[in-house]
Amino acid sequence: MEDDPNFGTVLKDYLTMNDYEVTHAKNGMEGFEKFKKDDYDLCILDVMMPYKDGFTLAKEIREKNKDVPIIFLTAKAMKEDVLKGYKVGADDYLNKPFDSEVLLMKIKAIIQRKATETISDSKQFEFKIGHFDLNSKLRFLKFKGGNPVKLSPKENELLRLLALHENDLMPRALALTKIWRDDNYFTSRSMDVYIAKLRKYLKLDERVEILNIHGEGFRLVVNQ
Amino acid sequence: MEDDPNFGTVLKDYLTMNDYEVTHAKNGMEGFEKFKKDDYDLCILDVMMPYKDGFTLAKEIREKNKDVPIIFLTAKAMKEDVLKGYKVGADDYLNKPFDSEVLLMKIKAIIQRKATETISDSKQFEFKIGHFDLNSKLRFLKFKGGNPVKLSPKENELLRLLALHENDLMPRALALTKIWRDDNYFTSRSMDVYIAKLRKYLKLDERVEILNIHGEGFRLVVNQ
DNA sequence: ATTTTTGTTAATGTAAGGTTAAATGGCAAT
DNA sequence: ATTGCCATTTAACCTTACATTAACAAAAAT
Repeated sequence: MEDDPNFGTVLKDYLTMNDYEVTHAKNGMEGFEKFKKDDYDLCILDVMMPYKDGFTLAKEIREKNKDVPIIFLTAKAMKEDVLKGYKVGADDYLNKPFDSEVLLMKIKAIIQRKATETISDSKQFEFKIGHFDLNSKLRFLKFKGGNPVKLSPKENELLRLLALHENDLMPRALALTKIWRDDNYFTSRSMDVYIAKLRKYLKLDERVEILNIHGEGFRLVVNQ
Repeated sequence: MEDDPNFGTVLKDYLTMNDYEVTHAKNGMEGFEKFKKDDYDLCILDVMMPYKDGFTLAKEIREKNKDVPIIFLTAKAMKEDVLKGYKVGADDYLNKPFDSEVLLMKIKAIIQRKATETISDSKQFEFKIGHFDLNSKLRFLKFKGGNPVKLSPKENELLRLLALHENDLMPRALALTKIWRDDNYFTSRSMDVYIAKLRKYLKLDERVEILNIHGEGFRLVVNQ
């Protein structure tokens, strides 16, 4: 997507040669249509485009997807343009003419970062809770690097759910449906029993507590 | 939706001129049918309507949707009507004849409030009241960053409603219908008990008080 | 003056949550 | 098959939380 009608084609060929799958749009309008239709790992926009300038397009893309990396391409090395670009959610900036090697490197870095972010779902399974480390995949809870306590499946899932909502409300019904797959009087009592067990484990760090919000659910809070 | 067959058309044109998208119903029946079919940001009802009066319509609308703002329009400035309006869940009241500028302002304010509410969830649940912080989602009240006091569901909802009307009148009937979903002698007494409880909590900040407006409701004021 | 509304405290009944122990039931080792 | 172990559920009992109602005092309206 750019002004010089040849440059885009050249860039596309160059990237394709380097094993990227590229979709080329001739202008901002077309770019947005294509963006809506498919999933892309990266967008490269030219600031100067017919029909719809790069900033506007970037803004629209950001509205649809707040994560996709955006690189701006421009002939102008003007500072206010760079700022404006970052403001609408650009990830990087490149001046035309530019070293094709540099572009390749940047693309690689961005896609790499994206990949590692999504791979390390570790975020979903490893939590710091005050001085505790919870490893939810291996089901253990460690205090200050001391020796880990094994957690039962239910203990583990419940603590994980609480940690996912740290400092916020974890509604009773959410835990019951997610962990017990049924919400009735007995599962509810069972859950209370597990809350008691977790509180016992967590006593080692007096900053950490599980608070009850009557009729609503529980709240894992870490003070200070 | 109104009695004077011309007035509705005039109002519709006026609002349309001011860039609002308006659907006009000739009576209460038609109004309810249209309400069920589409989503509206705001309802303006005339108390006097053929076939189905404004109060009945408001009640039906409230059953379907407890959030949509309702403004009553009436020639009568009678107090019992105003009260009845709040009882069935109105958000505001306007006497005919009225200043069209005032109506526009109110509409703008209501829609604005709605918009910001849906954008930032936190705004719906977090209030500053003098030196207090009310977190209405987690049901606690904190004084000057001290340790939070837990609020019961009723305490919480009542204080939240007062905060939403800060410095303004919160009509008795509004609280009773929104929180107690019933307006009778006993719920009214119950509410008074909760007002007393809230006053006790709020004593910590002498600038904050809940005033009674005899026969009307309460007013949460923050002095200075 | 008297009726209505509001302020406040205490009493009551019910529901929800905290905690411990016993019962259940699956599973693996014997 | 029997045993013992473990995670989980159920039971039991107790405490806390919550909302309502009653009762009486004070304030405001009529």
